[in-house]
Amino acid sequence: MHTHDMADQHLARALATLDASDLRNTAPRRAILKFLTASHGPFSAEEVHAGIDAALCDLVTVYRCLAALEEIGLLRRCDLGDGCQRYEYNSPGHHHHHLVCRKCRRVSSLDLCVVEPLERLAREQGYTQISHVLEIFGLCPECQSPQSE
Amino acid sequence: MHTHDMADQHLARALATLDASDLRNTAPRRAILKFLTASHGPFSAEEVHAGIDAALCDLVTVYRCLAALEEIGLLRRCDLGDGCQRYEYNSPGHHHHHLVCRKCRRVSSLDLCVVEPLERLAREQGYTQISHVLEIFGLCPECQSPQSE
DNA sequence: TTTCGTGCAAAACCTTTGCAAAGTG
DNA sequence: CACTTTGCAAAGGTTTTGCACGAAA
Repeated sequence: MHTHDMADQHLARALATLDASDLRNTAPRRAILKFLTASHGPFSAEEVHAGIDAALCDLVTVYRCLAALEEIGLLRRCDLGDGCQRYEYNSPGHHHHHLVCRKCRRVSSLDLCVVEPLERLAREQGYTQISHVLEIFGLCPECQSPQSE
Repeated sequence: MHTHDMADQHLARALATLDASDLRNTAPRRAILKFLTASHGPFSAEEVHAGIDAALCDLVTVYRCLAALEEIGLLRRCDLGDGCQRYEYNSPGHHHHHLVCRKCRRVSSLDLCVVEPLERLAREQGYTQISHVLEIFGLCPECQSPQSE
């Protein structure tokens, strides 16, 4: 199975979800979904804007689209502690989290999700549209060596 | 056991940790720790500033202190998705998480922490100073009723 | 006395908002 | 055609930075 086949599958599913939602199928939204299903890692609005070809739409539109797509569950919001919101494609069944270095901000992935019990609690309390933000922070091995100061 | 006894214990432990750290023991830091060990829930810099008597120090100092105290593990940073950083006292052994309504932003607590396996993974990869941010978001029962629009 | 912390003012930065025009179903 | 979305400009709000002064060890 080729990587871009996976991306195509994700994109198809994302577009179907978009069409099934109350949101309209617009060029900026399609471009954002294409970019985020094809790329790895959480991106800021600015990075998404650059990634889809900045001429396609205004940065403000990216902000609005990201928020809208997050609300219908297609995107996941991340907090990497660097002062901006980041989003990534919310791939169903492939849930992972980020390990972020406190110093160099390098991000690696942890392929293990442990949040289901908490989300179940939330459901039991009557909450809907449940999502979560979970990031792990630490000082990475490289940044612990003295010369990296 | 009285509530304020617990708070006193927490404060004593916090001040001891502060003294054992590279940070200096200053009036703003003491006041912030006193406030956060005595109060519940995550607070923004502005709220902390108001809580410690705004005349004691500048808001900028609160920002700097909160960041410094988080780095030595005394505080925990939270992301409630409302556009500002929040902090709460990082009580050892009493680890909980927040359930935040997407709409009214009301916060309730979930007394269950499931992150240990993830933090262990990070330790195994050589990371130190490990912490995490975990918040659950959802639409609360009140906000689901039509008249709450 | 040397190093760290703070105050003040200003800047930087990300994000949101208002409104008219354009696009979608 | 009704309603949503976008562009542009501007504002809003939080957080950071520079530098001189003051405080801690």
